[in-house]
Parts: sequence; structure tokens; C-alpha cells
Amino acid sequence: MLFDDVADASGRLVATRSRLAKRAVLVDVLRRAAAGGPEDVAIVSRYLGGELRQRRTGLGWRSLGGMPGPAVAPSLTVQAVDAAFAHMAGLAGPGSSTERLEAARALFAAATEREQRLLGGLVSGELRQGALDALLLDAVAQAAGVPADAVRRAAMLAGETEAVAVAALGADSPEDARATLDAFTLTVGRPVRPMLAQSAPDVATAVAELTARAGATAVPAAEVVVDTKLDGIRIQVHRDGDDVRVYTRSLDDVTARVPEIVAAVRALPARTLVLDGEALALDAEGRPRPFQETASRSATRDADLAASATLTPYFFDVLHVDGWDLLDAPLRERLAVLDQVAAPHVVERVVTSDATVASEHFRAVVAAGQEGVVVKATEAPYEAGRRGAAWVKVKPRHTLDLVVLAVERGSGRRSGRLSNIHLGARDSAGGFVMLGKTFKGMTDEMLAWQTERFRELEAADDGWTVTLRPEQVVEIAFDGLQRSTRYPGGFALRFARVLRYRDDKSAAEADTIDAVRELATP
DNA sequence: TTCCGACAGTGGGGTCGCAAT
DNA sequence: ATTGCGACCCCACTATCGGAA
Repeated sequence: MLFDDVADASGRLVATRSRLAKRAVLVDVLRRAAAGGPEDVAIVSRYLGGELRQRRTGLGWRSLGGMPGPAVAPSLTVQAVDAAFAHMAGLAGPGSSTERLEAARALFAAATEREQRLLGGLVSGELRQGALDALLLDAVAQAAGVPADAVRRAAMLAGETEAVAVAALGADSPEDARATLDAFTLTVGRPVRPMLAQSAPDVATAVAELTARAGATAVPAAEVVVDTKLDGIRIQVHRDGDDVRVYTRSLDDVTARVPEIVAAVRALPARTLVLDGEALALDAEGRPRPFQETASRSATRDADLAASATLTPYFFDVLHVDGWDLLDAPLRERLAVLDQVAAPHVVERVVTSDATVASEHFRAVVAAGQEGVVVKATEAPYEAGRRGAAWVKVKPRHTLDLVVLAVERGSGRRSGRLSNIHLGARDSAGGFVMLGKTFKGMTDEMLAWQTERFRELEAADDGWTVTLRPEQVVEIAFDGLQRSTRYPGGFALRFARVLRYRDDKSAAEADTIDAVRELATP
């Protein structure tokens, strides 16, 4: 199959906003890929989902700058493109960067204009065609003549879409496809997509949301599980005898980097296991260390550095134990099993129907230095890959009134707007200390307003960033402070987002860097 | 007819490893 | 030795479509 066929499809996806029309485009190109055989389906399904088959190519957004102009006529096949990226991904050692760039230039030179757009999107990871994995799964279902749920479930259990697309589209009939899909089951050693949580502003809201959903039959005061939310990295651990594998949230295998987790799981009383949890670094008193330290420890491959801190695993769910799949069992049942098989490494929780008790647990765990809680429906199954309503996280929220120091131009649907704002706190000398940036929390109306407003405050414009007279106050919400070498105050806001612009306050009334410092040293 | 679940998009800070400078 | 880039860890929030109610 020609790569240009995929580029054409991608262009048609960009051209329509209708998801049904997008799905029709995807179905069409998937069917044509199927005619070319399983290898074409494998590559095309990846590309339509916005990914290369190679997890790391060494090429990124920055490398795309110096690419040559387009070819006039299409010539590349999807297999040739895949082979080119496989070659680039395999390069290492001195001279490899140069060689990789040369290979990329050759590839781009052979690509037409729309093919170049697709290549760029795949390399940068920003395809912007309004359709990624979820819509692709729907299209696979339609192309294979099977229910969308069957395809989705197979993909969640396989931990990937490519293999599922190949299986479904390689089938001779819808019945055959259905059977092939149903053969994707939870397998020890193959990670599933982790279940995700929605968020709520406070525990009472989270509890109310869960009981409202469970309360179709108006059961009064349904019980909920209130799990401690740890500020570490998500881990999914598979054990088959002495063979233990540790995967991250994106299903990356990090087993070699975390021997202490492997050892901890080997000591548990079960032969086969699939556990879902969090790993973090603790201090001498057993309190959690800052996330940055956990991140540092879990990212390093250097043995000496790794020895400087230990990760402790805590589990909050079990998907499999000794031949028994628990995905469809209610949480209540899974937790009973978890407590038996993972005893010293289970996340602290309370189970209650009393919102006050739930709130009290939240206060206690935050006081103990933890990130917050996740409130869960007791009867819900494990919904792999879904940000279901059955899990709702709650974290403390801080706010500050800061001054907008500068603003950057937006891109994509925000192009033409001033979008990403630079945030500063007052210092004692009458100046401002930058604490980070944010683009979050802005409605279209706010974007329109600030685009005009910041033009009024413009002091300089370098073509990307507009520097402002420091007059506009904005109320910012954030999760906490982290150490920073990038910003002059030594702090940066974590997960900053705009709540509202404050026209009732002048810059002289904004919060000070001293107030911020006090937050950092409780 | 209205409501709401799910998804894609728009980017944030920090950390590491690696190759180039 | 330092710098820049790529990859990946954590992530919040809004707009939109189309099925559910």
C-alpha cells in the first residue's frame, strides 16, 4: 500500500469535524490496507492512530526543522516508510545523529506535501487530525463487522491496538473476527491498559457522584472505598513464578530499573499475580519524598544512582491471582483478595458510607504527606483503559493571585490567539518573580478577551512571546510547589491553571514571593 | 429534545541518557 | 564539561460530537 493513501486519508480526517465521517474514512483505508496483507494493516493502523511502530526513533519536533521540500509524485510504500524509521531507530553511537538526520532527509525528500505533513505529525506525536486510537478502534470494529465493545476490550487487554487490528481485519468473516478478538484475554506477562480516574474538587462531591450513579435504585448511603492516592509512578506488576515484570502507566517495561520492587513481589504468597499500584521513594520516617526524587530514582539506569534511594511499592488493585482473572469481579471482592496476597504492600484505605469519615481520611492522608485520595465504587469492575466514573480522585488545591508577565502565541485551534501566560509573584523590590506558565483553564471567551487585553499591555514582541507591562492579575490554582532550576525564585508551580482574571485587584495587591515561600516550607 | 460520556487537543515542569559541541 | 534534544514521568482543563435518557 502507498503511504500516500494514508496521507490522503489523514487529510480527509482533518477536513471534517464529524466523527461519523472520520470513522467512514478510517474504515475505507483500513479495508484497503487489509487487501495488502497483515503487514500493511499493522503499519497503517499505527499511522492512523498517530504513532510510529518504533517507540523511540531519536527524531523529534526539533529535527523536523531542516527537512527538504516535497516530491511531486508519491512513490513511498507504507512498508518503505516503516523500514526507514526502523533503520533510524536502530542507529546508536558516535555519528548516529548525523546519519539519522541524513536518513530522515532522504525520506522527506521522497515524500509529497501531504505525506510530509503526515510524517511530521507521526514524528512529533502531534498529528491533529481529530482522530486517534479510540476512533480507530471503532473503525476497526466496523471494518471487521463486529461490535465496537469487542474490539475495545481486546485492545485494552492486549495493551495495544496494532495486534487487535491485524487480528480483526485478517479474519475471513465477522464470526471469525469475533472469535479472534475473544481470544485476547488477560495474560500474565502482557500488560493491560491501566484504569484511570476522573477528578472532583472535594471528597463530598466525589462520594455524591459515585452514590448518585450507584443509586439507580436509590440505595441510601451506598458504601464507597476511599483509597490513599500516593504521589509516585504508576506500576503494573506481573508475576509468573520467579519471573516478575514491572510496567509503567504507558506500559513501558522498567523491570531492570526496579530490582527492589521485583524482590518485594517475589516475596508475596502467590504463584501468578497481576497487581496495580504506585511506587515511591520514602524518607527515614516513612514519609513520602517529593515526587521529583521518586521520578529521578525511577528514571535512572545507573546502578550507583539507583542505590541512593529505594522505591517502595504499594498496591491498590489485583487483576489476577493463581489462574483466577478478577477484572470483572467487583472492587469489594478484588480488595479482599488483594489484602490476602499483597498484605504488607497495600495502600491504606477506608470503606464507608459516611461522607464525613471519607473527608476525615482525606485530611489525615494529606497531613501525612500523601497526594490525596481516590474514591471508588465498591461494585465496579476493573475497566482497563477507561477513565471511568467508578474512580474519582481528590487532591488539595492551592490558589494564588499572580501577575501576567508575558504571553505566548497559541497553536492549532488556538492559532491567532494569545494563549500561554507567564506568571509572576511580587517581590519586595517592586519587581516580579516568574513561577511558571499556564495555558489551562481558559475558555474560548477568555482566550478572545485576553488576546485583546494583552495587546493593550504589550511592551515588546519577539514574534513568539509578547512581553507585557505587569498589570493584569490572574487567580491561579495549582497542586503544589516544586524545586526549580529554571525559575529565579527556585520554585515552580505544579499543574498551574487559570481560575479567573481579577479586575478587582491591581498588580500591587498580587501575592508576594514571600507568601509562596511560606507555602513551600510548612 | 436535552443531557452527558468519551475523546482530542493544548500545552505545563522535571528527570534521565545520549550525542554533539 | 556543558548543551540541546528526545523520551517519558507526573498532569488539568475545555470544546465537541453523537448516543443515551
